[in-house]
Amino acid sequence: MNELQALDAFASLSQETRLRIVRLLVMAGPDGMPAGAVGDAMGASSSKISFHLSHLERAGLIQSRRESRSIIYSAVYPALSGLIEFLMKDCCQGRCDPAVGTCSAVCEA
Amino acid sequence: MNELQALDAFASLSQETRLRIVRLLVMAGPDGMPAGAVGDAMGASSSKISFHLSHLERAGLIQSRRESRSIIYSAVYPALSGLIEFLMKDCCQGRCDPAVGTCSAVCEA
DNA sequence: TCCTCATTTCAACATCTATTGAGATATTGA
DNA sequence: TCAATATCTCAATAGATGTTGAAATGAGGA
Repeated sequence: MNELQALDAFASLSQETRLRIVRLLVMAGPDGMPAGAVGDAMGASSSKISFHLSHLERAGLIQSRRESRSIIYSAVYPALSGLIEFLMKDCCQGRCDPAVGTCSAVCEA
Repeated sequence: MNELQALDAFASLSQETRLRIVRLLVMAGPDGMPAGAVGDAMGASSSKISFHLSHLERAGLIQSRRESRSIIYSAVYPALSGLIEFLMKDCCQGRCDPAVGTCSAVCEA
């Protein structure tokens, strides 16, 4: 995960429909669900859903596979968890020692 | 952390200067650093930095305190780590059992 | 009080982003 | 091959966002 990837990922997650799509796919699990079902769940037009699914896939947060007529989308879990890892990298310049309580909650997590 | 807070937070992190500011403050540790020092590190004008610092503070990702003439900004670590928690909530509809390997890496983390 | 330093506010402008509806593409079964 | 289903692409429009420079605020020291 580099800065550009992180920026793309955060931009993707900063849009209401896309954030909901990601949460839906996270809940759906590794099997994912077809684009149409995502659209139904969101109550959005096909072009709108397609736009946002493409956006999320370009950012690497979700992936797709074709299964007969449908295209199945699913969450890319490591990409999601990698975001916080990127944010927290080099936390406190390494001076952080959880045992001594020199740093905040996140360093301890 | 609700949906609106998450959207604000992700929008804040989707901008290059702001993402760098957050990473800088994460590295700086709980003591934080003055707005001017952040500006110097970014090589950006004071109004630009002030705009982005306000944006981040509104989103709850950083906090500020006055210390004599300077305003010291620091990262709000729980807000950052809370983001992924929000994303991963209800992962796999609870069907996920890490012990049996029915889910992906993130559920196991 | 006056001056300086540190930071914020404001308005104008340019740029980026999301939505819409129509049409194109790809897959399957009759 | 034809028709139906599922999804994607495209161009136009409207709205949101970032940058700039100048001016305003607020705190501390002479």
